[in-house]
Amino acid sequence: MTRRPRIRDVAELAGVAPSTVSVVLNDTAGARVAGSTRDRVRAAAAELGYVPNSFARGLRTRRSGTLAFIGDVIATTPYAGELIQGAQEAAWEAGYLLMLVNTGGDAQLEERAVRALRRQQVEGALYATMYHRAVTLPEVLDGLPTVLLDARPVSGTATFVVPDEQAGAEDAVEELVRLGHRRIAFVRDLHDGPAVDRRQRGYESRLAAHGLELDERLVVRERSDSAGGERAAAVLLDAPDPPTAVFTFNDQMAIGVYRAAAARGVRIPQDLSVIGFDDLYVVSSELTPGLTTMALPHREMGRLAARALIAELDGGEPTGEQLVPCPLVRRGSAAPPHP
Amino acid sequence: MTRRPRIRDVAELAGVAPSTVSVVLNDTAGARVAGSTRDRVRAAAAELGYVPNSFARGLRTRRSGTLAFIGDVIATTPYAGELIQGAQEAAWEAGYLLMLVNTGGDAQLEERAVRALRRQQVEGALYATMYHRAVTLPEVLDGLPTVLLDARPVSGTATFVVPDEQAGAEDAVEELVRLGHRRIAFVRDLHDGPAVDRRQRGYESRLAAHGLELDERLVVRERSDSAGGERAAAVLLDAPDPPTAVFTFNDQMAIGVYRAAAARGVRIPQDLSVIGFDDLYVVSSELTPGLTTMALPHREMGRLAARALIAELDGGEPTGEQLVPCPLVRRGSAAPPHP
DNA sequence: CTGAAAGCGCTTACAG
DNA sequence: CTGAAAGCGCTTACAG
Repeated sequence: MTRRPRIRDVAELAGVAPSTVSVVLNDTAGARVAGSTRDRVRAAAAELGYVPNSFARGLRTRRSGTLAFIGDVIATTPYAGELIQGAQEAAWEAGYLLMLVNTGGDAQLEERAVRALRRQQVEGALYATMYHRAVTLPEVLDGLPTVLLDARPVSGTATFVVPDEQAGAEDAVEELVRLGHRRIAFVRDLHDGPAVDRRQRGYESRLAAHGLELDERLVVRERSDSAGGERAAAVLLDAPDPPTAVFTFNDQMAIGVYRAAAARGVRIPQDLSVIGFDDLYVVSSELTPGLTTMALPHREMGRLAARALIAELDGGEPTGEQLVPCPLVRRGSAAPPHP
Repeated sequence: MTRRPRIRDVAELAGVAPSTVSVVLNDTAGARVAGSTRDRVRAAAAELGYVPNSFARGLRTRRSGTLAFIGDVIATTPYAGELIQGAQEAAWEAGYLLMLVNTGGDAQLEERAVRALRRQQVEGALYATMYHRAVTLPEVLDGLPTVLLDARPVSGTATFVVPDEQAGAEDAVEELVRLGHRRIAFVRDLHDGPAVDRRQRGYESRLAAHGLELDERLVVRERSDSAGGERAAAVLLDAPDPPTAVFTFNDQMAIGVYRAAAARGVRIPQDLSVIGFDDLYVVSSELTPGLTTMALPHREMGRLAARALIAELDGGEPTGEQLVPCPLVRRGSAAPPHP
């Protein structure tokens, strides 16, 4: 393997000094180089297949052109890929490359990883969690511009990008009310958390906005998987005054609602409307009927977070909470109730 | 923001020369430094929170400690995250960091991305596609050690890591035969391809191994989505001599088989056994009954590819095709046929 | 309009 | 056992 050409090789071939090559190839502002010289330099660079060495350049300029993506669990959910892809795309568009690290939620590993990333001179970091929750940034990140992704800081003024859970829930309820529903249930997770709290707030506020009374019996807490959704739906459907529509905390719970409905001969959407949350890959589209749901905009969140980080690197101030809308995806599980 | 400490700062604090600091911190082999000196150096480094600059180091050593992960479509499938995560983990274990780039299958963008990665001095590349297919490596990659991931090279001797499709299919058929099935259908994709070809070969060879005749009517070609699976199953179930078991090309087709069976009052697994392929996130576990399927070992593939690449960087020869086993995940859709 | 020189922060033979 | 010096490949004031 022959050695890669250096700037000096290009300079010699073009018959100029290395500094001139640098100025030409970087289009350095304010530098005056004759057009003919520029052409010769560019031709020489192309001929040699010259690729500048970012290390040498970074050593002088103190810029690496790289950003860190630090995730607690990169895979395990189909969302992670979208988050990463969105961030990568926006980084690329701004001329940055992404360095990826997965900490598995291990604090020790995380510290070593951040150290390694800082050695590599990353200019900033995206700190991502795989579902919306509150986190404390590790100390090693101090002094490195950082934007949180799908996570909110326990304290501090850092920029963080999260789904607009409340507006999403409001839109789901709005859709159901618009279709004519008045008894709308909310099937939610057992535990509190940033996502479920805001979704419930959206559910309640939208009901109130329409002058609909909040019936506590229509809010059921269960485990946020399909079995939990099935149990919750069973309670609701077997009650004396069942709801005509169910809004679920996530799509997996909606799967359970489908099962409970099928077991009782309750048809979706004729007898019961269902709206989920997340737009879980394949699942929501493969249910019969397709599940109407609020999409979690992971790709868009990744893009926004990278852009916000780059804006800070360019001298901008942290912008605090950045809410990303969750679009309604209509598929067929929500329809007008029986007359 | 105060400047990061340099090696000179550590040297001054410890009262030694920078070269001594380097030798101590890198545990340079064959260097003799007094224990007390070592302790002083380490203490000074810790006190200052010294993190060596990889650029300066890389400029001298010509090693960056980074690997490229080049993907055609990073997200869009839940598998991508697993592939990336596996690669990242194995890279990390060997002291490498991963730089990520998504080309969206755009050749021009790919070329620019590879150039950017080479500028960043990546030592090698993982070239990943999001499903098993044959690819031609772009020219810009010439001279950079590269391992293909979930892809096979159209030509050349590069190392590539792919699922053992044929063995997976054989194991699926083996499981069905073991349960007592004799009429086993294969529902496959319309088009040929590395994955489907090998799965069919496995299906046929395993039947033959058990002395079972291949009935062409039991091999149905359809679009590889749930609607296609449903149509294929309809044909099979409505035939005069329907199969007692169906092996599908992927899990989405299996969803369709479930639907066709339900529509006909055919119970799974009592009346019909089904085995899928892929172990698609959530889908396979959320079907009722849970889908027995062959898992695509993406995480493991990512790990293997990164390890193979690192082995080449360490002077090893390319190893050609690396097959990764697809484990059988038993969930409940395969059972003995009616007596 | 172009070139010579210094320096970014390390590592590595080499001297002593 | 430890230090001085050169050099990795760039960029950037500065001279001319």
